[in-house]
Amino acid sequence: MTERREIAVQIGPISPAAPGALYQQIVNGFKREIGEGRLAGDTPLPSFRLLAEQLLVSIITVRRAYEELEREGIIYRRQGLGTFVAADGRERSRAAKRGHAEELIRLAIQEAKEAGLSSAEAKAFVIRITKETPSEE
Amino acid sequence: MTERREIAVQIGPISPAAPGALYQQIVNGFKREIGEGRLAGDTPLPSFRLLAEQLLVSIITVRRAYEELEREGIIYRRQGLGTFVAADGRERSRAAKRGHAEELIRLAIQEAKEAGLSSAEAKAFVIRITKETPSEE
DNA sequence: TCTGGTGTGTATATATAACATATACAGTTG
DNA sequence: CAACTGTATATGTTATATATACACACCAGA
Repeated sequence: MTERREIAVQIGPISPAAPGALYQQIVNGFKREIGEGRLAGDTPLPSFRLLAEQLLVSIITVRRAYEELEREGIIYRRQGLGTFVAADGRERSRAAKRGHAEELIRLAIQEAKEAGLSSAEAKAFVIRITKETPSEE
Repeated sequence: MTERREIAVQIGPISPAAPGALYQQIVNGFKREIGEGRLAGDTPLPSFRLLAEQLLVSIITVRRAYEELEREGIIYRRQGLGTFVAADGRERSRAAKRGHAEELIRLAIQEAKEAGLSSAEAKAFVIRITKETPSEE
């Protein structure tokens, strides 16, 4: 009865050369796909073996990534059945991304201060760089 | 003849619990001290043993931190003599901090986009959070 | 002057922990 | 029972941190 449609998840590129652990890159990729709305609630994720094969990574690495995503309530796993996007997965992914973005901003302000700028100058620096940043794609 | 004044470098807190490797925390601490102008050019840094004792860290960890700082041209080492702040150490530290801050801002914008925001919305988000951030200390 | 002590940085071999892996096991469904 | 799914255990690899022994620079005292 369960219509198991094949999903072509675009996670990559996953690379040992890229910053962050492999499993973390996978976690981040799924948060992006789910947060941007391309994977709705209860959508089945690729199986461990399929995704491992696609990403040229071991099953354990995929497992670890899924564990992390489940810990954050973004997906859920059912033995013998598969892994699925949680009902509120999108909201949780977006909240995680927003929270991470805020943390990065705080760090950026801190770094600007440690470059010798005053508090006001540091914030002005962040705002200027933000405005100057080209809008990719 | 060489007046070796004792310098009380405030690097800490260095902790295994804090994010980043111990040597990286030390590197960051010196970049901050030098970038904010508290350590001028040719100022002698603490010896490996003294700093290792103060920070409750091994000599090798201090050595690795100093190696990284030398690689970036912020300090220089002289066997048998000691380690010193480079003449243009402040500029290099500040440049490194500014560059890092810019990278963090780019990442923050990217994260905001992946939370489901448009490019313009993501930038507005970053600017809003920046303005709302309290100016600590 | 020269020599040795005490400071500096340097080098090698060794633990520890996070990360990634291969292989075998267990639950679900038709 | 066959073919999927997720699960668990033992193992290898790498970055990080360590202890110990070595080499160079200065300077006080013979």
